[in-house]
Amino acid sequence: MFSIGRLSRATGVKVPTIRYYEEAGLMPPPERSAGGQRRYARADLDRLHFIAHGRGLGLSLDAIRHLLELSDKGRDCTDAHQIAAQHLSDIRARIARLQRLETELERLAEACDHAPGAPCGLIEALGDHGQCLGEH
Amino acid sequence: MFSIGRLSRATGVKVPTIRYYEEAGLMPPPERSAGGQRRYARADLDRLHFIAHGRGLGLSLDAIRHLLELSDKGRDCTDAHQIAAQHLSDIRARIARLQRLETELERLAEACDHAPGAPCGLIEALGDHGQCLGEH
DNA sequence: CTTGAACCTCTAGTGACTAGAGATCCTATC
DNA sequence: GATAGGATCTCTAGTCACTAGAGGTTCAAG
Repeated sequence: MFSIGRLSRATGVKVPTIRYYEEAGLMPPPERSAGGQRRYARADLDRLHFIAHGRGLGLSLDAIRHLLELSDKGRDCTDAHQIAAQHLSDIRARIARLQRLETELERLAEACDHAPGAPCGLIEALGDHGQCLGEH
Repeated sequence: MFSIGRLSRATGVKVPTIRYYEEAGLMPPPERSAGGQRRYARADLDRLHFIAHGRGLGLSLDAIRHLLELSDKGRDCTDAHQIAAQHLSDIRARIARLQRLETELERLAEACDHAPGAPCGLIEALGDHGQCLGEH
């Protein structure tokens, strides 16, 4: 039986965040001490590790909730793989978009020659999307 | 003089978003018609283009606000370049992180052999961060 | 038994919008 | 001039995943 603080230290998840996960239905309401404080069991630790790991991978709480359900009632893991595949393609799309932005920003920054008194090429370019090569 | 709807169509920024930008201090309060509707001038169109472009590049409203101030009172563009440089390094860090997540997720998905009845390797791996190679 | 760290609940704030209710305005047509 | 209906107005509340703070209670060590 851990207190919420011990659980927090064991998982690296902050105390208010654990309470938030409970309210959000990801963590089950734990037992309470005589005075009303939360008391967690081993299974809660594992569950919170699972959540923390998923969050670390960038999964939404919704996706994690879904995965937890699948985990709870075992069996078919097609859905789990679909969630992972969906997330993977999200990640790839985000990488591609960020790389386009990177290129564009580099170009904008170079458009300015820093001449004293002259208008800033970077700011000018921001005002005129027509100068851009790609979309964003 | 455009209505908010025309401004919206001209820039691709949705009507409620324009009002939000006004409230957030990015767009100045425009003139009003006799009946109290917003009426925009050419300068507003340019300003909104600037904002939309910055947002498209992933800049925060705060960064854009700052750039607008610099643009308003011209002169030195060191600050503008610093904002851009900061954003660029943010973008690069995010790309690097997403690439680590991509690798890790691919690995997790492959850890499962989909054997019917067997526990899902993907879900197991999510429960045990110790199996991971990198950090996330 | 006392101290003080840890815990409790509740509310509100973050960023950048989005959605909806209910009322008013503007413009084109008759 | 009347009317229809699309556009606009303000205001509130919701999104996501937390974070911060107030004000009060409980627990564990000494």
